[in-house]
Amino acid sequence: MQSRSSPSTLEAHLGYWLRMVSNGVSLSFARKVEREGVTVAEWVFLRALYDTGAVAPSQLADRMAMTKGAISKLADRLLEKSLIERRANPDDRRAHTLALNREGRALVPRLAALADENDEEFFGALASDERRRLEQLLRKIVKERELTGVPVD
Amino acid sequence: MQSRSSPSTLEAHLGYWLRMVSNGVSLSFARKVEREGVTVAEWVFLRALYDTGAVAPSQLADRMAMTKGAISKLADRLLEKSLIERRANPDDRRAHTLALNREGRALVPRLAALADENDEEFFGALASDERRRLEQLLRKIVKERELTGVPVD
DNA sequence: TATTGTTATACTCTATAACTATA
DNA sequence: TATAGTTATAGAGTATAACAATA
Repeated sequence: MQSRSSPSTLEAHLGYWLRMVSNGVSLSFARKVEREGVTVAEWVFLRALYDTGAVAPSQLADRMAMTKGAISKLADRLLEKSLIERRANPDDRRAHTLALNREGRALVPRLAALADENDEEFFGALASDERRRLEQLLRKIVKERELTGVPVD
Repeated sequence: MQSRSSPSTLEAHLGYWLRMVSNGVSLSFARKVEREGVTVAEWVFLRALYDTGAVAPSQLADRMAMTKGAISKLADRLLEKSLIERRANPDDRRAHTLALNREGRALVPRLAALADENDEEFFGALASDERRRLEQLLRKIVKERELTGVPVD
């Protein structure tokens, strides 16, 4: 009679450790940006708009690997918070564009500083060659697995 | 007149790459366990019960770093799916215990196999010394930052 | 007919707090 | 009063699909 092996533990998986650290980093960052009145998803959205300038929701959806519906909902919240503007396109009246307003543009550098601070808090424990190594390993997986889109959660 | 520096990009942060890979791993795993009718959070819950045997919800809440309410809700879903049992404690009638039933116990090894498979898909791209290095770096951050609890999302 | 974007619906995860039963 | 657990509520994120307007 053969003995059965135990099912592998949670800790046996690299994915487990990855999720543990990633959740810690994201939760800590979420608390920081909350002080500026936004969520992590909103930070990603605002940072994207900062680079693109006025852009169609559908393009943002592609860029952020989100559905149009999700973009709409995020845009609604940021409009309510008066951080972005939604404009009609006179050439194609189906099309809209989204863009940062003055307040939104002023907020992005403050949020970026919080992101810098958060990264330093978590990865400051690593030596600079360790940080490079970690980034290299993560980028390798992103490349191999063709991971795409901006992670927001 | 001094030029202002641009706000740091998303990609400039290790947290960004971590979240990108972690989300990819978790999403892929979520799709796998969905075929067995459970979510990632439910897998974590079931795997914990497999080790503990019958256990109080409050103990599980501690162990999984979740609130009692969250545990209750998860337990409700797993009861509906007939994977666990909820029993009253005759000594203290406030107290309950949760335990896997036969079906739940049979499911855990199948889910563990999916976790193995998923880990292999993502980290198989790395050489074994790279995998060890990645785990070591992640564990170092967990230790330094005293990250705790089982990540479920 | 196809496309753009919004809206409706639904589900998971999370947290807080009110509540019930018991001690 | 304190504790164990459940339930209610709410918000964020996600996805699907129905929908209106326009092309």
